[in-house]
Amino acid sequence: MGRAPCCDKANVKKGPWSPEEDAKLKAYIEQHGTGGNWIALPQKIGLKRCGKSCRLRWLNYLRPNIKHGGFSEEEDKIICSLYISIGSRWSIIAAQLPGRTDNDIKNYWNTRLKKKLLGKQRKEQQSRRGNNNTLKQEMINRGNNNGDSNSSLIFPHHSSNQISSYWPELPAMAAAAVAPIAIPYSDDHEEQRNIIDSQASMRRLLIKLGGRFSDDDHQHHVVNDDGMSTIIHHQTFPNDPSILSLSPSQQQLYEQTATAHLPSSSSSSPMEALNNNMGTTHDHQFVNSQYIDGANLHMLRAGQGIDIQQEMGYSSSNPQRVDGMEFLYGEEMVNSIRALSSCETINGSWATDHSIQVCPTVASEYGVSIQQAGIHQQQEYGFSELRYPGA
DNA sequence: AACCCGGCCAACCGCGAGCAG
DNA sequence: TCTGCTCGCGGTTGGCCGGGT
Repeated sequence: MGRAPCCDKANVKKGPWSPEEDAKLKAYIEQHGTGGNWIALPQKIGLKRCGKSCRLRWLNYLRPNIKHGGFSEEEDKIICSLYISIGSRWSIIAAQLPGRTDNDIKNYWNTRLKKKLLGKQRKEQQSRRGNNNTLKQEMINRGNNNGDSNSSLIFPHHSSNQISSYWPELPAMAAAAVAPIAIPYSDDHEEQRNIIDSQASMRRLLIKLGGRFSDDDHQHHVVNDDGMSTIIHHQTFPNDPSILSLSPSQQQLYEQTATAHLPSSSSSSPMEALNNNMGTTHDHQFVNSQYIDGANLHMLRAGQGIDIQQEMGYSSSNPQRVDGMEFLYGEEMVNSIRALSSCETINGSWATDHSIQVCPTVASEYGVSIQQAGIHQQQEYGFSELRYPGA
């Protein structure tokens, strides 16, 4: 059984408001206020309108200091930034933009901003694909022509000033929120994790907008508080923490921050808070499906490393991982790496001076966990401190 | 001039949360 | 604790308008 209607639908007028209706409503509210009861209001002033309709008309159109249209660049930035952080919570976004209504922002987003972003994203992706082909050919040529095969495997370091062209030309503030900052490997793990989190945020945004990535259907691993690994299949990277299989404490944190008011600087979004929480616990709780290293956690999905490498300005990429110093080929190149670097690989994994990388697919094939493989490698390569749970 | 199509936006609808009795 | 009511929110609809054919 459905809910009782809020008003007598047969006797209420629908459709556009006339100037006379507007004047009546405005005059009454300016003089008496809403009286705390929108449903009763239309009867009081002799309007044949539903109370909800009156409320909407007042809030979205008649209320003083309402701005319509003409969104500034700065407002674009704020909308983008907040949408990335909290999604389609228009009322919260509107609260950060004086004079704007949630309805206005929602319409603006759906009709213009979204298309603006998606159009640029697709364009950039096409251009990136073109570049990839060139780079692949370059790699093949180097491998064939260069006597020093080592140089064909270890690629040049990217410039620390290089910003990827993959990202849409977002306004400055949104770009600051989502675009990668290309920096070399840093001992500041917090910084590096934030960069990758930002990239994931942008990815989620573009998926929300209807974009797809080649790895959208891959699975996602999370190791929970109890140390049990969870494999989650999903098409899009969810904002919902329950889908991410977070621990109860993490879910609680998420709920708290998700319902809290955002400060005007919006520096603390639910996802950011969640990521910060991960940052304090990642050594013990989380391992992701793509790669882990000896000191840091990267919440990536299968294949995402390629995007990140390109976004970070690498001249080429591999399917497995990236770090700030060098990048390594994927599974099909493991044997070559082994031979060239004289380092043994374990279950498709290998080590650099800075970190351990593990290929989860191969680890799985050999029947060991990512953690086990990582621990094994750290031991083998003489790491002074073992960084994984159970070590 | 007529028609079609897509963009835009005001308004509607249904649902969940919160509150009072 | 339950019920009924209002409010507020986000998704959707439908009409208007301008540009293209």
